[in-house]
Amino acid sequence: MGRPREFDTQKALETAMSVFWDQGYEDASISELLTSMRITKGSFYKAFSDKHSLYLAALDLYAKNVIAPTAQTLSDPAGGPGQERILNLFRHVADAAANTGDRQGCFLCNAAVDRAAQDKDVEGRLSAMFARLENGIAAALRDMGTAEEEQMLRATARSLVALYLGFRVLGRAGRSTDYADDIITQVERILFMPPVAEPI
Amino acid sequence: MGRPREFDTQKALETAMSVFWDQGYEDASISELLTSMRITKGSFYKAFSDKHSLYLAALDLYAKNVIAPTAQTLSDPAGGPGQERILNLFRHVADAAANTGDRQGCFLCNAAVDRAAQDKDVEGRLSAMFARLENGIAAALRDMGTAEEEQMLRATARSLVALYLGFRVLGRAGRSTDYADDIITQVERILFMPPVAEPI
DNA sequence: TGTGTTTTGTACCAATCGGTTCCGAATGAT
DNA sequence: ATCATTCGGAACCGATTGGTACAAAACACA
Repeated sequence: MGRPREFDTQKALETAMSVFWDQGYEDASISELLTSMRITKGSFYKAFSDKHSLYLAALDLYAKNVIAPTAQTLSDPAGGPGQERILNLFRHVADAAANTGDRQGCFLCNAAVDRAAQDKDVEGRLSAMFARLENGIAAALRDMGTAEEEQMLRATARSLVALYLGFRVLGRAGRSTDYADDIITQVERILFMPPVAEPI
Repeated sequence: MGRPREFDTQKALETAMSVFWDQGYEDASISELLTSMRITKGSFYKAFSDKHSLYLAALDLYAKNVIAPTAQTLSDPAGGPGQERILNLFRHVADAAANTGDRQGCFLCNAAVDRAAQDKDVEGRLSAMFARLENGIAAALRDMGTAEEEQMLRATARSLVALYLGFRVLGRAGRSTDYADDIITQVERILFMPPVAEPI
């Protein structure tokens, strides 16, 4: 069956994901990827076809290793009350910001800005990830049992997704430590908000 | 005093801004910029020094032509009640989404993801723009006269900035039409929220 | 009509881009 | 041990990257 591969494909892909995550698609050159992945061109093109395929594979890995577990944690009642599960999502970012500065941001968010508008393959994968996050948050909201109508619950879930993305954008810009407390306060307000006070 | 310039520097810069806005920094090549700006290399390097300087100039132009007026509109009581001014910010994006799809997103947001982490010059300019938006929203909130403490008002303003950025990220990913109604609903809830219901 | 100054367009540059080709090395199956 | 197969690494590819050099062109002023 021929010579066996000398490197760990999965590890190499994880490294590639990290490089794309840091630098974006265009900014991450093949030679830079090769250096980080510790392989040479022959191995690279044999194992990953080309740069674009590698990027899509990195997105799929992110969906599997980051988004899916996050959505799972949000949906799982074992993680505490719905409010806590959602708050933990934001607290997790706040902690990352406090420790590392969160300059890497969120790969989903970075890819959306970087490639989604120019690449349908990317766009499709990102839409799926947004939906998974939204569904996870919606599940957590539902578990709060505040008897909201499904439609309002959906609106809240989607807004929390947007708020989360904005938080990560600010992190990328180096401002998440400044914003962390205020955003978490706001998430608390949203979560513990009374059922709807209609204006005017 | 020598041969006069044959092109409008300001118009050319506006075009360059649009290209950077669409494509990001790395993806916008010099030759693509030259074609759009309708000038040749000689003129380009004479007038704008180099690509990096042009990008910073484009950011400054965005701050002047987009961010400053937006912040002004948010701050100006002539624009109606504070709530309406803030809602109009989001409605404006929703309209753009409905009409064009908003695939361009927001240059401030795109630049944050694209360059802020790797370029201190960019980071500084973006921070200033975030602050201007935040201050504009804070002014509008203050005008609502709901007698919130300044600290809570600041938290709300910052969260609305984050929500706005997330909205634009979703636009870039082609999902703002789906999210628009829900996000605007959420903004209304935030704005008309009773003063703070403390949990537990 | 010079003369000096600036802009413009083109030719050119080294460096890098993503990608292919090809061969020796290394392996598992027979 | 042989053989088919695969891998690893380097040489090489044309295209494109951002940027420079320079001469012709176009103006203001004398």
